[in-house]
Amino acid sequence: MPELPEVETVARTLAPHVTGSVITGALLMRPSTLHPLSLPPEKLCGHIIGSVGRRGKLLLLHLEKKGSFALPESNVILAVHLRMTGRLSVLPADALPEKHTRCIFQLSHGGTERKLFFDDIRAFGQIFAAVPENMARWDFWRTLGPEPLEVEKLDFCRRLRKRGTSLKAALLDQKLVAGIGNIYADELLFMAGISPLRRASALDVEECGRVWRAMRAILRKAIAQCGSSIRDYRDANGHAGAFQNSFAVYGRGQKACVRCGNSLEKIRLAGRSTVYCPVCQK
DNA sequence: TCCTCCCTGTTC
DNA sequence: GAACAGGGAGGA
Repeated sequence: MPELPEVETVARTLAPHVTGSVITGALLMRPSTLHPLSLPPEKLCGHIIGSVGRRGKLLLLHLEKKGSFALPESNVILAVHLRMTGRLSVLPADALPEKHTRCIFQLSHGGTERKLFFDDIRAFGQIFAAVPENMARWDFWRTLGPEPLEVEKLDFCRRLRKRGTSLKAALLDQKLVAGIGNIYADELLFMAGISPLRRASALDVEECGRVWRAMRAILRKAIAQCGSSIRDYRDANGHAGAFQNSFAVYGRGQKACVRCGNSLEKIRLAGRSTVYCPVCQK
């Protein structure tokens, strides 16, 4: 379940291992891992990994190919969606694929050969590569909302109040803002003191502001703690995050509210398990 | 706008 | 051997 803080942590921990490396080979173990509109992985050979970034829950490798006498320069964006159980790691050149390995890139840097592994138990993860001007062919990319840590309060409030859905469903929709998943939606709504069941369009300006502030506070705190590790999530060095120790509501159904002591409610909302405090969140 | 499905491992 | 975890696509 990597969400924004986890993907940010993966990007930061992966960058020092791969930046400056040349992709010298690519092996796709499971065809469905590659988006049908993506460039095939072998087309990425010869590209240098210039930088590692993130957009919403997408990990981005910015690839560059220097122009030669006959060929122009070409940049490519390689986007990886880890979904629930995707994991990236850089391993020695002799590492072999395992049961859940979906894609392997061979890397070369200053005479050192290594491999970038994309493993994914549940096989929901996806890879999409394209030149920047073709990224918009990918609907998910084109419709992605603004970054939650960059969106202005007024813009966020305007977008949120257009939604006729529950607040929880609105926050999970990547078109509203990009990067929030089930964990951080529940946590930020608890901090904001607003019920996940409320119609987004029924929030007043002050309440929208509380959601906006809580969203920023929770995401920043989670990034500072390198994300949350419930089961599978690890950063690019195999390390777990620590924010799971700070959960106020996620995974705490029927337990006592940390603020008022009453029992937390666990319901199903927007197709997801949802935990909230009926007393503190109105 | 909401529900089901995809996928696999873990837990009950 | 069923329930559950869940992001996003696609259909009702």
